[in-house]
Formats: sequence, C-alpha cells, structure tokens
Amino acid sequence: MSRPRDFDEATVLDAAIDQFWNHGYAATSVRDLGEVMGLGPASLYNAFGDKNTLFSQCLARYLDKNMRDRIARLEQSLPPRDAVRAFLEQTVSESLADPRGCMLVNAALEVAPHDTQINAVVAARLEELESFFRGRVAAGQADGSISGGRTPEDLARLLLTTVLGLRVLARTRPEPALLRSAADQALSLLDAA
Amino acid sequence: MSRPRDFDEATVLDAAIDQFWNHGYAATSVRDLGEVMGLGPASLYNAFGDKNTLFSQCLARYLDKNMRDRIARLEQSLPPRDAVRAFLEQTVSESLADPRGCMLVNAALEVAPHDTQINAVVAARLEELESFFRGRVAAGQADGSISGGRTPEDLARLLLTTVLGLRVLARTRPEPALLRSAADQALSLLDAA
DNA sequence: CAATTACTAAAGCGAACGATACAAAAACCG
DNA sequence: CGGTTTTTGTATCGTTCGCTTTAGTAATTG
Repeated sequence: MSRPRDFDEATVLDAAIDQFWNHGYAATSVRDLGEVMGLGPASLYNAFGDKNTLFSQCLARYLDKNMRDRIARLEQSLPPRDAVRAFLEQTVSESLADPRGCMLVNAALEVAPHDTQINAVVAARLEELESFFRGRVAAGQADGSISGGRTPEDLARLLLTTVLGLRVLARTRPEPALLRSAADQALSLLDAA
Repeated sequence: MSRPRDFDEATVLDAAIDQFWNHGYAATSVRDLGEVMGLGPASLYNAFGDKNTLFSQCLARYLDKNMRDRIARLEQSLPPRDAVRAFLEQTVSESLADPRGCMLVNAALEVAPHDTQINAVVAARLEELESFFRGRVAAGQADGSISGGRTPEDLARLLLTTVLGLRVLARTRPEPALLRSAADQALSLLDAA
C-alpha cells in the first residue's frame, strides 16, 4: 500500500446514492455519477467497480442508514405498539416531505426484476421489515397493547404491504389526507378482533 | 389521404406495450421497439411520434385494456362486496402469474416522477381505482354486505394502498401465502366495526 | 534518495442512443 | 391514367453510453 485516496469513500458514496435515488438506475450515467462524486472515471472504476457494483454498494449503504438504523431505534426507544405506529407515521411524513420516495421501493421495481443479485438484497430487506413488524406485533400482543385476534404473521404482512403501497402512492399523489387515512386504517387492525 | 399503413396500429402498439412492460421506459430503446413492432424508424416516428409520446399511448392503451375494462366488468357482473374481493384476488393471482407486474405501478415509480404528463395520467388512473373501491364500498354498505363502521373514503384508500403494495411485493417476493394473507387482511376491514 | 505503489486527469475506445434526411415505392383521387 | 400524398427502407446524423488506456503525479517504504 502506498498512496492513500484523495476522497472520502463514504462521502462520495452518499453523493452517488443521491444521484441514483433522484434519477433511478438506468437514467443515471457513469458521467453523472463522476460529476456529483467529484471523481474522474478512472478513480470511480478503481474504487467502486462498474456501474452495477456501485449501485449495489449505494443500495446497501442507503438501507443501513435509512431502514436498519430506524428499525433499531424504534425497537429500542418505544413500546411495541408505538413502534409499529411510529414506523407507519414516519413513512407517511417522510413520503410527503421527500419526493424521491424510498430508494428500496424504487429499486424493487426498476432494478430488481432484471438483476438477481439486487433482487436478493431487496427481498432480504423486505423480509427484515416484515420481521420487525411481526416481532413488534407479537410483543404487543404479549403486553396486551395489540389485539390477539390476528396472528403476528398476518398483521406483519399487511403492514409491510401498506408501507409499500404508501410509498408508491406518495410518488404520484402526495396528499396528506390520503396517506394518513390509509395508514390509520392499517393500524386499526391492531385493535380489531 | 392517400397510402394506408401497412400495419395494424393496435397490433404493433400491443408489441410496444409488451416491450415497455418487460423492460421499463429507460431500458427500452427505440430500436428495440422498432424490432418488436416490425417497423423501421421512419414508420415508427411517423405513426407514433417520439419515444415519450409512444410510451404515453402504450400506457393509455394498457390501462384501458387491463384496468378500466376489468373495473367495468366487475361492476356489472358482481354484487358490490364481491366485486371488491374479486379485484384484490385478481390482483394477487395475476401478480403471481405474470412477473412483469402492473405497468401502471411500474410507470408510477420509474417515469411519473420525471414527467408531469405521465404523472397526471397515473394519478388520474389511481383515482379511478380509488373511486371504484369507494363506490363499491358505499353500495355494499347500502345493501348490508359491508360493515358501516368505516367510511367508504377511508376503506377505499386502504384498498388502493393494498393493491399497490401487493404489486410491489409480488415483484421481488412472489409468494402466494404472503400476498394472499395481505389481501385477506385488507378485506377483513370490510367486516370490522 | 531511489524504488515502488496507487492514485488522478485527460483522451478516447467501440457501441448504442434518440431522432432525421432522403428518395423510392405504394395507394388514393381526379 | 397522371398527379399528389403518405408511407417506407436505408443510411446516417450528432450525442452519449459504459468503460479502458495512457501518461504523469503524489505518497509511502527502505
């Protein structure tokens, strides 16, 4: 090893994430990436591999920062039922505030169907989210804050589906009343018998 | 008017729909389109305008054939509550059978955010679907087959969100148990008080 | 201080992109 | 038929694509 990099990998990765997040995979060119990252093509390819590999790294980093951390935070700081509600509410408010939507959902539709590696990552992360819901529902049923009328598995599946639906809906119809109502209806299943 | 076209517009449009549906907007080239449509570039541009205009026509035709007609059929042939259930069930079984998902949902995430015209079309069609659900729920409440515990507006919003979520989920995790369970949970709201 | 290593910037590779120019050919109308 | 109009096949426009090469420079090691 000799000469160190002139740039910070995490910083330029964030710039790349921003570009992919804004414009999607196919509509982002390697030149675009080089520009926002402040790198020439040689540095870019040397440090991150080709476009597809770079995208994988961006997606992984995005998910660690935006999903995994959020889940961990909610699991630690809130009682089970509140954690579920908070996740849905954060999804709604974030969808209203950021027109780019969720990079995971965007990738699920644009990239995953044509790339088995990305598909595996996306599927695994969706399972993580489902698992978060399932675990919180089970815990909520145990402490009595969530009705026991439905299985944690079933409720988790609906909650996951609702989150994804909200993300899609928000990108073309970012109407607060619409999104909040949908989220509230899904949450009401935590009470129903 | 003088020389007629050598091709049937509807037929070649269907071929173009198939291409866009399979590969998305950005990843489909005009040459790809010409190939599957059996047209040279001159005929293609002369008949359908540029790539973006062609996509609009494809999306409109797709929606007329796949969504509007289905809604009309369900509204005519089934009682309100069954029509709602049938729509969800068809969404699930179609999602499991066809890996391309729903072209409307795909377009909502890939194209609509960067194209105000497409966005308007997508938003309008989602409102149509929401309106279908709202109307059927209201009719179902009137005839007693659907619980009156929630407003048609709220239920329609959740059903719409669920359909979109199912479409996303199915593309990366086409698991029958997962999708059917989510759909069933959403439908159970038609009973709850 | 060499010697080595890894970096960067600039130029450019072949291929594919969206879109057009142009002339030949085909169908309509009088 | 002849004249007009539209369609069509072909060739190609200029640009951009993902990616590589080359040449030179900057930092580390002995």
